[in-house]
Amino acid sequence: MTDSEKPTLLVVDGHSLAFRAFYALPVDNFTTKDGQHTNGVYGFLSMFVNLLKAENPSHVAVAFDTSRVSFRTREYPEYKATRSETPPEFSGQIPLLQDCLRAMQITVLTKEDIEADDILATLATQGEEAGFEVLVCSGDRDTIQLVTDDVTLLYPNVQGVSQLKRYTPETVMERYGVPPAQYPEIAALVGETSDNLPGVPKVGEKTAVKWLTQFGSLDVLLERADEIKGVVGGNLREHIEDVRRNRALNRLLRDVELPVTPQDLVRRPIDAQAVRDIFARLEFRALLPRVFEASGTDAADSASHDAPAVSAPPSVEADAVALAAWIADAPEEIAVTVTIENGRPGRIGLASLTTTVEASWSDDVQAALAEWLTADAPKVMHDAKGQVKALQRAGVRLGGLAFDTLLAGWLIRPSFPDKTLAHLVDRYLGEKLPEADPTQLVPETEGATPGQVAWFTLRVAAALRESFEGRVGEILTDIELPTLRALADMELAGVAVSHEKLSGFSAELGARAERLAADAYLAIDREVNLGSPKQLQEVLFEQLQLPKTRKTKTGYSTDAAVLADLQDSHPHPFLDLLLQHREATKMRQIIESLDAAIGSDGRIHTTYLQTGSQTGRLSSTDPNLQNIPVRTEESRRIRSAFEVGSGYETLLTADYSQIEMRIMAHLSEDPGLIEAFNTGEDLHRFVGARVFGVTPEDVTPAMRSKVKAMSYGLVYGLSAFGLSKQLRIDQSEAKQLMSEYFARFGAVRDYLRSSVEQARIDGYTETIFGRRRPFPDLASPNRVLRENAERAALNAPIQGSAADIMKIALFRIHEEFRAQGLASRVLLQIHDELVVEVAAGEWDTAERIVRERMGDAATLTVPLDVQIGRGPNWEAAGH
DNA sequence: GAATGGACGTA
DNA sequence: CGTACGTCCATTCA
Repeated sequence: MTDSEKPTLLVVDGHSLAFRAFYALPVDNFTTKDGQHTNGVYGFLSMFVNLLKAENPSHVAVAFDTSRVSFRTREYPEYKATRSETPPEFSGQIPLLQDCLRAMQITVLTKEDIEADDILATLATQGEEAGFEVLVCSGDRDTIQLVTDDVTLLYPNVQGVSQLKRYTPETVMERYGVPPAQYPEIAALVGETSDNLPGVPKVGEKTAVKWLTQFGSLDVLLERADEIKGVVGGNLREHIEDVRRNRALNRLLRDVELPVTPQDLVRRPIDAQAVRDIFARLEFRALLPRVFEASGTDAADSASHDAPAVSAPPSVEADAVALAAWIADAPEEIAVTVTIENGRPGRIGLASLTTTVEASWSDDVQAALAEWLTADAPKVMHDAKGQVKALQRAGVRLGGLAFDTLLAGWLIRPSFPDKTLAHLVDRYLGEKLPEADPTQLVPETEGATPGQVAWFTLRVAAALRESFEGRVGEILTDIELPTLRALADMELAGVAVSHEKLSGFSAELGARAERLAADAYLAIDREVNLGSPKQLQEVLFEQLQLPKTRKTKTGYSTDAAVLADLQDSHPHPFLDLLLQHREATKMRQIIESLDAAIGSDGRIHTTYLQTGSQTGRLSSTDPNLQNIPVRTEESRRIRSAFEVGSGYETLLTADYSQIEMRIMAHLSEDPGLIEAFNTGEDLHRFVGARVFGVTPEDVTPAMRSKVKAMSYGLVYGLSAFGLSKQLRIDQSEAKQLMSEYFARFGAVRDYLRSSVEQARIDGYTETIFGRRRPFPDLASPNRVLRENAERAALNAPIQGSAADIMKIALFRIHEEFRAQGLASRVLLQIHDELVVEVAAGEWDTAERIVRERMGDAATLTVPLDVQIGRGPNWEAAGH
């Protein structure tokens, strides 16, 4: 057998190499935007893929220490005792590295009480016996003892881990003058400072080698120690026990019991999706293709790991009659998939657990299915909203929506960005949804047909139901599914927007922006791109020599807050012109994109992403109608372009006032806060009076705005620092304000503290209605990560409960409008506000329904206050 | 052309 | 060193 035919086993000490990478790579360049450090993970993986590529091993394993203690520290407590504490920035990276390796389908080995190098030694020994060519990669010199004709050590150079030196018996001999097996004897004599193992004083490598050559072995040397002359001889005799101990400790275990044999470590194809997921999380980009290349996987290949090939029932093409017959025979619950072509149904697939049918949409098919589709007969779908809309356009109003796998998957894991059915099939069934390769004109692999998609959907739904915990299933049934129906109708309805108003305003703003730009150029004697942060930095910090501001990843910030600060400390006409220019161009952009979004019906149809947030809120895209400007006088002109549509009489806006603070009062049961809401007094005036110890009438605007900022800040986990910055007051004054506040409203602080504590214990937060959000980072050793999680965990139950309440109000209003046969309809939801289009003669009824359903959406210890406005356009109807 | 970061609009 | 989003632009990278 030639060497090239011999299988190659690569075993790596993950801990020691990642640790070297940790110190070799600057942490600044390897931190995710969340604050997770990744330098150790990156450095290790970079070295590791180079190794895979260069050596192309057939079998691989990576071993890790489980902790700082092992059988060695038990036998000799001083062992490694002088090592400084492992930095938490490093230890936090180990689980991430292990996740990466598992995604790459690399076996990760750890064993309680055993060091990684012992695992390496065991595998090397077993591998050698089994006829492997073994490569050991470790940063610990003790592994030199493993080197034989069949075992090569790859040892990192002093700097970092990019260069590995190969140790064979020859190179060890050359470098140390003894065969590899004897290296530990040198080490025992010399000692190892980093392990806190003193050797014989004044004895270095040279002397050790000389003695060993002379006596043949350590044992003989120690027996005949009295033959050594001089001071070193005395030292040796004095430290003979140290040497024996060193030798005992640096002997690696070759018989550790492991759950695998070398043969089990055969390389498997990487789990491409898992690698993509975790690399995305760690923000590794350049590394991705390298990993794919080193593992012989095409990066474009979306193939998941070797999931069992579960074949869906064959797709059965049916006609209208056959479809009707299939439904008549089908079990109670059926999954439905409607493909959408130009907003209308293309094909429809139906599935039970055992059979599927499908057909292209036609009048006949519609006639055959309409009654069943409309009825309450339960249906399971994935991402139903778009399909509901398509059916609606065809004139079929879907009924009986019983489960949506998209919503369910999101409720279980609201943080996960990949919400495709394929991902759910992988995660919950461990199977692979057949997908046509989108990069190929003539795909080699057939995608799943609508009937098969429905079949997978049905099975995923069953698995998701099993995964529901707590009241999450009720959130789906009682809140999300009814909300979906309302959203579909809102999107279909759209909102009328006046192109004339928008275009006039846009031209005005364009001209203004040009003037401001020209003035700005004059102020600095040159023309720059005012939209380029890079060029602005040049102007501000080099040309104008203004003091450097808050650091960003690429330089120094030029955002509005920073510019306002600069204007205070170093007034310059350019600063104000720049701010005004930004505002004018921003407004114009918004107007332009709104204008472009007006459809042929004169209305804008946004899309609500029901799974678009981690808290339970909706988000809105194409265009986003939840961030239409409102704060400045100017920007309100944009809102005036949102008008009541033809056939309708007026717009109605309804918003919850201070809903988050009311939820805070409810959850904290703070008597002061509850009283504030029950007296009907202006909240901030009431709180201000308590905090500053004056009567409500004597609360000045300055006092009111301070407690207002404080109250809102509470909901977000604001610090004294943040409060002082926002209010532009001293930190000491902010601190004082906070302590006065909490002295009067102590239950609020107690609640906030205990809710984060509870989340740390449970691993998730919960809204009043039982919506959950996991927070694994509350246990993170990384302070930035942990504190970010703490603030988010503080906010999630409050923001999430508000979202729940608004959803309940929304779908109930929607349902009641329909039940009462009103033409009036809800158009928009902006978190705590609804915009309703009211038909002639329906104002009183509509207003009552909106007020009542928003008011009684939840029963809290404080009332839910609803403000209602009326007008021909959004601006006029607002307040 | 795709991906990223900065800036900024809303609740 | 304040939560939750989406969009635009300039810039960088492949």
